[in-house]
Amino acid sequence: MAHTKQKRVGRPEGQRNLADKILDKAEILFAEQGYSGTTLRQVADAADVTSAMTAYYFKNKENLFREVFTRRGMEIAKQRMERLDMLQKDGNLSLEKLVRAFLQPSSDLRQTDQGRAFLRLHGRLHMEPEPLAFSLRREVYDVSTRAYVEALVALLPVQPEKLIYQKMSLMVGAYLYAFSDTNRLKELAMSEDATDDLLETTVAFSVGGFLAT
Amino acid sequence: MAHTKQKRVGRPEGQRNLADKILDKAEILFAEQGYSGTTLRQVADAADVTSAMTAYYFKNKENLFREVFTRRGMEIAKQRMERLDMLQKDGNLSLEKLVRAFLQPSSDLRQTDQGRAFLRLHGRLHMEPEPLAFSLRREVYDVSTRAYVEALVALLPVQPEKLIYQKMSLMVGAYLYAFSDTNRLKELAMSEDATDDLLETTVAFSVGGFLAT
DNA sequence: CAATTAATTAATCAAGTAATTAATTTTTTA
DNA sequence: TAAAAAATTAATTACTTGATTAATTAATTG
Repeated sequence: MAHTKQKRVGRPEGQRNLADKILDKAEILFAEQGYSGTTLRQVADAADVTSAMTAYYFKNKENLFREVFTRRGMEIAKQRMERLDMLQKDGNLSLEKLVRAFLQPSSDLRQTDQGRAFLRLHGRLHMEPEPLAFSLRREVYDVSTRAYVEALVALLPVQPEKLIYQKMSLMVGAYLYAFSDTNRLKELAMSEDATDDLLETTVAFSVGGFLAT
Repeated sequence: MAHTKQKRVGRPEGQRNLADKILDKAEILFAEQGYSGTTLRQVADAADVTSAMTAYYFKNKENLFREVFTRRGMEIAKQRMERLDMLQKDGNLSLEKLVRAFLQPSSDLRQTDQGRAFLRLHGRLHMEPEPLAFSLRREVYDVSTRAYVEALVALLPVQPEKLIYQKMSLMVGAYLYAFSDTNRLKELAMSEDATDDLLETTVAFSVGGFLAT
């Protein structure tokens, strides 16, 4: 971690990719400690730069958080839309396929440390300062979530839209909690290798939930 | 809020109940802003005392948080156990009754502002500093959660215990998210009066989830 | 009623914290 | 190649933060 590479004042030779490095480290720290609990100094130290660099690239702390979240969040939203579009083109839409399409992009992130950090960050987002978390989630997820709700309503015409929304909310809460690594049920009872079927369990649980009346 | 009541140095006449007042205000502030995002000064100001009072009654910030959480958390855990015991005595155990018994105490809290604050606080607990959140949840909820898992395993003998644990985790995530007031799906689509059947929806969703294979 | 204990405010401290600025060096542009 | 722009560190600023202490007043105890 302490690279102890000769540090000189001024623009260094060659080129680096400090912005991404700062984003990566910030993602991990925000995930572990939350927004308020993380200091720009910690981020700078982790990225092995001075704290002025965070300001140079990201202006201020709030903006850094936004960019950390949108970077990966936008990607998830995009993948969700692509999967939904494909399902709808193919015409063989089913509840299970729909639920799986929604959850798969998030589940995929569990394969890397950096991805798991984002999941934790996302799972914890609704505890961040209200205006920040609020506008971020709206900005990043609103369109795709609405699209899925519409598809669900079409697939389950017996249930009123309001109910579908509630269940959608329950599904989101369920997967965020379960994918976030920090829930204690997991470390209490799940062995390491058993985490692979978590997506399957979550899909089954959600499908069962949507079908229930 | 600004009571502007004559403040004098020294012990005041009569008696007050500042400890509870501090706990109440801290509960709301921790719920809104999280642990790191809340300062002891904010708590003291909200409770209309000096910040030294928080130290006098609660020693330090971490301990204040612990007492805020355990105060209500222990009550929920107790009620869950009582409801489970009653169901088991009566002998007419069903999956739906079990799920409802688990969720009812939390759902009841949604009737008051103070209770909703706790739900938010609890929903956000798994983002608080790891050692703190960890030991707190263990201390408060472990016993009752294990009891419910055992009951569920007995009721659904086809499903391995590991699976039941995963589903329990999904249910907890779902209800915490949905009961926490801050998820955006709700404010997007749910009218005020519609929130009353949230418990029913959550019970149905969870039961469907547990039954699904 | 005198001494002790409980409850409170005001003042303060040391350690962070986010953000800014000036100086410095390399790279790009004209 | 000279001037402008980009990328960086070191130093600093103004402000918070959690915690502690001393002084003060009321209540309790012996």
